[in-house]
Amino acid sequence: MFRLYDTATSEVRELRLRTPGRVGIYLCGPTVYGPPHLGHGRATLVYDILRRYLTWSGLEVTLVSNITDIDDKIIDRANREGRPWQDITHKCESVWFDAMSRLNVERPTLVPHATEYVDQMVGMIAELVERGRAYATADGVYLSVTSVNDYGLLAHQSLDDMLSGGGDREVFGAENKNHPADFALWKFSKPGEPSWPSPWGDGRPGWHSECVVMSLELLGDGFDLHCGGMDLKFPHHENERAQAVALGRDFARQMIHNGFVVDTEGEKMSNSLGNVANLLDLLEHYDPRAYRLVLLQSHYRSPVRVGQDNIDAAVTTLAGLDAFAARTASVVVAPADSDVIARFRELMDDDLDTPSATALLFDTMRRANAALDAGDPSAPGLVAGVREICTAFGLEFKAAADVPTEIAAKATALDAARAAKDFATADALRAELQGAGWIVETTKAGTTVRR
RNA sequence: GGCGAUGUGGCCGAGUGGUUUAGGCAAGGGCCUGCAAAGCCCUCCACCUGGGUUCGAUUCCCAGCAUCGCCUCCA
Repeated sequence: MFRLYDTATSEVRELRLRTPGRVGIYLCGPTVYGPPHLGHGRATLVYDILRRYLTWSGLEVTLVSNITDIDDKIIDRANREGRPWQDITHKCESVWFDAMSRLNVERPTLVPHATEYVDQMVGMIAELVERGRAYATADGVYLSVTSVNDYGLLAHQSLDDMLSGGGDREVFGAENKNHPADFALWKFSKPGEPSWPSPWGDGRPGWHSECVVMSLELLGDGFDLHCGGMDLKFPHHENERAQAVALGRDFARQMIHNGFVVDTEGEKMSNSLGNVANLLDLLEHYDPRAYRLVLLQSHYRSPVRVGQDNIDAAVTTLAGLDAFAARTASVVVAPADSDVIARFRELMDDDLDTPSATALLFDTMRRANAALDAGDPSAPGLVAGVREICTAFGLEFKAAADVPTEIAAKATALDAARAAKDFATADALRAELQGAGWIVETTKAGTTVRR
């Protein structure tokens, strides 16, 4: 029984699938107007791990993740830089998927673009207007939040409480709205801005109607799971849900949210604060697997601090994993230890307890090493257990690099020198290999080198 | 003002009403090794503060302190 925390009810509960054996997941994808930051990386990694685990456990997973390629921020940037907005969206999308592939994040099953669904969005908005749930003003079309009786379900706050205090931010379209919390479904365009025709006037989509239209169309009503970052819980996801509810349709059966990435001072990292911690920098300077490992070692709902220290620690840990992979490359394929697998499932099924599952991974690795040292017959099963867990995690071993013949020859020479007890030559050869960037490991079976 | 999260050993980071420890990194000791590397074993026994419940609380309750987030366009 697979259980996940449900944002709406604030409890961990069973994910009841619409169709047994199949799971449809919608992940709120990026708005393509800038380079991906660490928060984007966390969300995609968390849900990549979720997806891989569900797939590994035998479910047929359909993951839909959108690209929002029309948005005010895209227009702002296009104006600021004096270039076509498509230039920005195309470039950013390619940077995005390039970064994701470096993170070893599998491409979603479907990647719909907002601009491909504008007609459907207009259709949906028309229906909302028809049903009396939305209305046009001088600057756009708005959804009437008071017509959605459980508005605030995800925010865990009533409409009145939301409005009661705080919020010195500007309220969009305040002067024309029936209720201050009503939100834009359609925004009329100013001259020169990208626009699409609509019955109310040329304009562009407002509050993420694309997610509603695309999730319901591609996954169907009452799809299994909707996910995204904590910061999208309200108002983004609240508003998506409100649109579906106002349409009289079933939205996601369950909605989950991953925690923030915080900086060294413990503050949230995001674009709006201006302290963008670029994911591309991280990928450039560190083994991309390190970020995945750091996230695996903390729970997906907890805030995670990404700093030099824990990334460095993860890199060191990965070295151990790679050493294990190299050591066990020739271990015969065997069925994975059933206790390890059972325990792994138990942990992962409990709201994706990757920290405990990661502890299990290291424990299994240690036991496998000990079994190999002792020549114990349990070794192959434990090794297979490690491999299984890593597969479900999307954690890859560094592939053994092809060893050039002259390097292999030096390793052979090193062994010959050792056999002849010519340790000066052996040490010199080892230093030479290490100087060239090779990791040299000498065992009873001989010397192996790898990158 | 409303809602919510977090506070753990040298560092990161889980978890639990008590008995034997999360795990990773770092440090120290040992085994293995010609010496290393890799690996294995051992050590380092923490839980913001003040109350309360309890035979017993880091874990539950209350209060406080601190840090952080959301409350209209940020994953």
